[in-house]
Amino acid sequence: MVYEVIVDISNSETDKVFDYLSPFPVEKGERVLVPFGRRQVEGFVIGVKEKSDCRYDLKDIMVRLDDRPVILPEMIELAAHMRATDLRLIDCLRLFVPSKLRGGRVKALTRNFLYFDDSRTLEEALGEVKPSAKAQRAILTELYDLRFAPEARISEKHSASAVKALVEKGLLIRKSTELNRTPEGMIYDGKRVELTDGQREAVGKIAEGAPGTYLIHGVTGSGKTEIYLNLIEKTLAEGKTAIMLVPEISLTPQMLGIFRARFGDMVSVLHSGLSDGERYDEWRRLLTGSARVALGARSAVFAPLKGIGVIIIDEEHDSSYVSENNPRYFTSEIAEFRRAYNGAKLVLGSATPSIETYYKAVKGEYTLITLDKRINRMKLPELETVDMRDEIRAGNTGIFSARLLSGLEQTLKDGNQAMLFLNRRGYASFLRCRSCGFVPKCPSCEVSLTYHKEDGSLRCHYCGAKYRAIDKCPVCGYEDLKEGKTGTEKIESEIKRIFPEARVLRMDNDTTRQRDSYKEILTAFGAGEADVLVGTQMIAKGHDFKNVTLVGIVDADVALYYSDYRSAERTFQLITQMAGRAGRESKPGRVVMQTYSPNHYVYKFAKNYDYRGFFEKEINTRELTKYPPYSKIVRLLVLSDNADSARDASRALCAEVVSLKAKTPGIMRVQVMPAALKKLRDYYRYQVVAWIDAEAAKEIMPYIYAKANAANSAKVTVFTEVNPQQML
DNA sequence: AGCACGCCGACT
DNA sequence: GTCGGCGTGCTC
Repeated sequence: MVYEVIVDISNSETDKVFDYLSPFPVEKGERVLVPFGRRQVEGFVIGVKEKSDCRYDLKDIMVRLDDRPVILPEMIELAAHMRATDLRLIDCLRLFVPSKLRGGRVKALTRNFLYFDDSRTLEEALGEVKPSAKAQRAILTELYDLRFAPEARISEKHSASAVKALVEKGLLIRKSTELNRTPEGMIYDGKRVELTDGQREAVGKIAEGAPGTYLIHGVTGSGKTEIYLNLIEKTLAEGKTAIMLVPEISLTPQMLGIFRARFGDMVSVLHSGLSDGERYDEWRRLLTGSARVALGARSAVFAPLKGIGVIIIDEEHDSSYVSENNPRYFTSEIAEFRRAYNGAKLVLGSATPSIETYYKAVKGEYTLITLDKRINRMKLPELETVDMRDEIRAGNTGIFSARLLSGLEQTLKDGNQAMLFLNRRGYASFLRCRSCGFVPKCPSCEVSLTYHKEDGSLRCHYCGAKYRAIDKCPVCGYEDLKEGKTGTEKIESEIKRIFPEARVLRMDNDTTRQRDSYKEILTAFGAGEADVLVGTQMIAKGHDFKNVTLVGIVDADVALYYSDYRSAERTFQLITQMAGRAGRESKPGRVVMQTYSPNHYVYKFAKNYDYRGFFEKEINTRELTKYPPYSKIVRLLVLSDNADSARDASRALCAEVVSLKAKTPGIMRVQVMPAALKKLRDYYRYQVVAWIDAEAAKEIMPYIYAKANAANSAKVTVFTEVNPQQML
């Protein structure tokens, strides 16, 4: 037999099949050690065949590294499928196994157990040891009762030499058993709640429906989680397995607790907080079939499960489902591949589906299920738009409108809680000399530095560089510096200034630097240890605080400033999410939304929770401007440490794509320009953007990738992105 | 990615 | 004279 091996080296030159022989049988999907050139490397067997057409003398596989294949046949096909999108096969395979498994840095935790040999009675066994061997007799008696026990415990309690003697006499059997380092979850009671009519209908429609993709569009609080739990339950009952994906941040202890309570050991949790050992064990429980539900963030879509019946992606629109760095992948595309492979169902859930997803549902490609009632008939909070230009006209130049201030005052007086949302961290977005106009910029990125008053620093929010803050202009010495746009730090200090008695917590990238601190902040706020929570979008994601009666969206326009085609969509999603945080249980809530462009359509629809209306308007715009879903946007980002090289290479690349355009009608438009962020970490950035017909993309993309790869050189690097989340 | 071979500068 | 710089070429 000839084995096709992909070596574990992340390099395009070595990312191809190498044929090997083997003195022992090896299965497809196994991890092996092979001689490679003058050294030895790990690799994955991705195929087995009769003979090789390679003209070399084939070498032998040295050893099998695991006791079973670690990559399922399905995943080998998936890797081949992903490779079509320009990824290296080995980089895909690496996604499928815990990173510490490679290089043998984690192993199963094994412990020896001692078993009493059942072929004899206790009397017979005791008859075979001398009456004087007290330790041995005690061990035999104890193990006869227990049937088996950890060797370490017995050795410690009695004597290691007595254990050894008994094993040698064959009176005890020593077996090595794998233990799990499975993390303990919070214990929740797993009581089943009565489904509402809407929930029951949704479960039925999906459970009895044909294999395919279902979109549950359900308002906040419509009880989507309970639907998921029921679907997974039914799937397990059919003997199939399930994957449940949640956005990174919402993998809260509550969510874990609910799943543990409902499915016990059947659930394997895959998230960033696990130790390497725990991660390996959780993954291995899925591989061996001892767990059949994978719960986790986006990478759990690669869970080593066979016979998948349902894959659920909660908060489908969330941007954490798109992996930022290589290998870049779209979780929904991977899920769709696995769904099709297994003839399973894919369930997408969201209160604000992405435009592209909802479009597919409207077209009938996905089955749409709408839940427009909240489970406890709670009304959605009222959304009030405040025109900040009116505030300025009325002489209020502060951050807060009169409406928001009086709302805060009332909330504090009633002993309730408020959340203030602003998607901009730091104190002020820049400092500018009022005399000469000097603005401190990042030398590596050419963007203005953000002022952080807390630690007196000026920071670049793009490369992370940190400089000492200035108190006077370093150019002209003038001491009056204008502060740029307000950030969360300033909100916090303003609240403290205006309401000195209020207890304020702030949650943003700066206050959640260390692991678990975000959990601490949320727990503290949930426990009522603060009156006001100020934060960036990380406070918008599904946490239920029952005493929050006021939500302030301090500057709703932030996302609109980044003028890419998704900005209106992002704004709508954020507003809806934030609004969902106000008014739970018995307390009605209100939402005050401050904007300088109250006439923008996004606010009109958001105010009435009119997703459908927003969708109709937005999809119209997309059709007119030929943005997704009516096209695929391909961005070729050209980087170089030399500005001229970047510019020249991007122009040359553009010309190449234009020549492709002449040959195929699928390329609708091509542009070359400096990227919105002209320089980042000392690299100059230009981009070639192509609008490609959505239907023709599959066929055209290989040519684009080829052009992009050909443009790579010692001087410039080209990155290809399809439908980028942000065009910075 | 590594690890070799290979052809030119500053040291004992 | 030799130790060592990193260019570039190959790995079943």
